[in-house]
Amino acid sequence: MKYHHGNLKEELISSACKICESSGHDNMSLRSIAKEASVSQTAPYRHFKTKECLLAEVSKRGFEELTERLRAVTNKANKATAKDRFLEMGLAYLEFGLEKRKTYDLMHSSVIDKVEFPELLDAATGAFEELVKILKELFPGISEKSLGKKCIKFWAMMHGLVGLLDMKIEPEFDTNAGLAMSVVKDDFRSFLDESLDI
Amino acid sequence: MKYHHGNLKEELISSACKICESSGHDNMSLRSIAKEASVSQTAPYRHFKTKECLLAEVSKRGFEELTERLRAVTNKANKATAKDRFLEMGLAYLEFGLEKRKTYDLMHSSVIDKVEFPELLDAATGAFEELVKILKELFPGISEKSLGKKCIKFWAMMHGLVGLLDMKIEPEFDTNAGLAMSVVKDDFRSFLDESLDI
DNA sequence: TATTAATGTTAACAGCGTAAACATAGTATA
DNA sequence: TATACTATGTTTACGCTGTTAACATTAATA
Repeated sequence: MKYHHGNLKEELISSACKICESSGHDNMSLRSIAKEASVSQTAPYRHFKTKECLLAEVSKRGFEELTERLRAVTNKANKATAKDRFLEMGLAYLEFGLEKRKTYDLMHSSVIDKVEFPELLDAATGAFEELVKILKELFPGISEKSLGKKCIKFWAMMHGLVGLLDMKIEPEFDTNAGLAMSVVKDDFRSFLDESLDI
Repeated sequence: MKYHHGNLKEELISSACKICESSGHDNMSLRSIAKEASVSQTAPYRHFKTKECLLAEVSKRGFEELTERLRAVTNKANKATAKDRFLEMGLAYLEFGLEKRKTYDLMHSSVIDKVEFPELLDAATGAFEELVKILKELFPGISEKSLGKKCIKFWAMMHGLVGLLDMKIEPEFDTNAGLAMSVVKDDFRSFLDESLDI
């Protein structure tokens, strides 16, 4: 049992990621993270100025993973049409959001001040740019302005969907023809497809 | 100075609403709420079982205000076309989200378990139904299924927009023709208008 | 090898949510 | 009206939290 850990910073981050996804960032204490890494309660302070700094790192990892997932879709250029890849990207985003729900929450929560952590905005922008790429391909010759609008719309729709699918807000429809959210869930591909003309 | 307050529950809620909007729900302690209401630190426990219950009430008030704002638009039936009212509703939603940013955060945050507070879902659904109403008007004879999809799309877009406008995620465009977000902000009406065909 | 910097621990602080015990005021019942 | 009861307030206390300060150990440097 050596006194110095050797790779504590990295282990703290991965412990934090683990606890965040299992318990949610609300129920994640610095002490529990330290315990998970088998280290004293104040050891994290040698590597992170505050708890927020550690959380910011967790959030950043989240954005990086999201970017990777989207990039994996973008890079399949020779294997699928642009439209197919676009649909897959939507699916990938939704999957990430629902699969890593609690991390996704942290990524978009207000506990981390985005002004204080500009690297978070960079990481988020990385993911955004994958969408830009594919929409550019899908609408060749599109103006920058139109492209911008399309990006925002899709991104917002995805982001909103993750939240709404989780909240389960359902309008009261007259018939029981099917609840709106389940429609989206069951046939997300055609849902997205129909939205292409935005 | 009388021992019994008389209307403490209501005052606690409004104090909480005030503090929430000024400091954010992250920095809102039960003790600070009690202090704001000039009452002992544990007095809230005579009216709310836990802090979460009080927060749920704040969140509910938020949804109610949002619903009111949207309903105000819906009810202008004789004064504007359905399309105009639709555009106004989008604007009203966005305005609420950005104006009461921190309350909006609480309303969509994970600190309040929506399963434990079904009245929150009811309140949220109330707002949702204003959108349903207006889209039904805008697309007479539309099938329930299509209506459901349209609702989800617009709601998600609005919700996503609030988050993104606040986060200021910006894609890197080739030219400086204008950043996507500012485009949306500056000309939200036409932005929404173009989205009508979703 | 001696000094210093990096990285760990222990102890202590105030603030937090919450529960228990107690105090007071208003209401119902005899 | 006197008495019991209930609702609503306070005080005190507990364990958990983020954070700081003081100290211990190891690694790096001169």
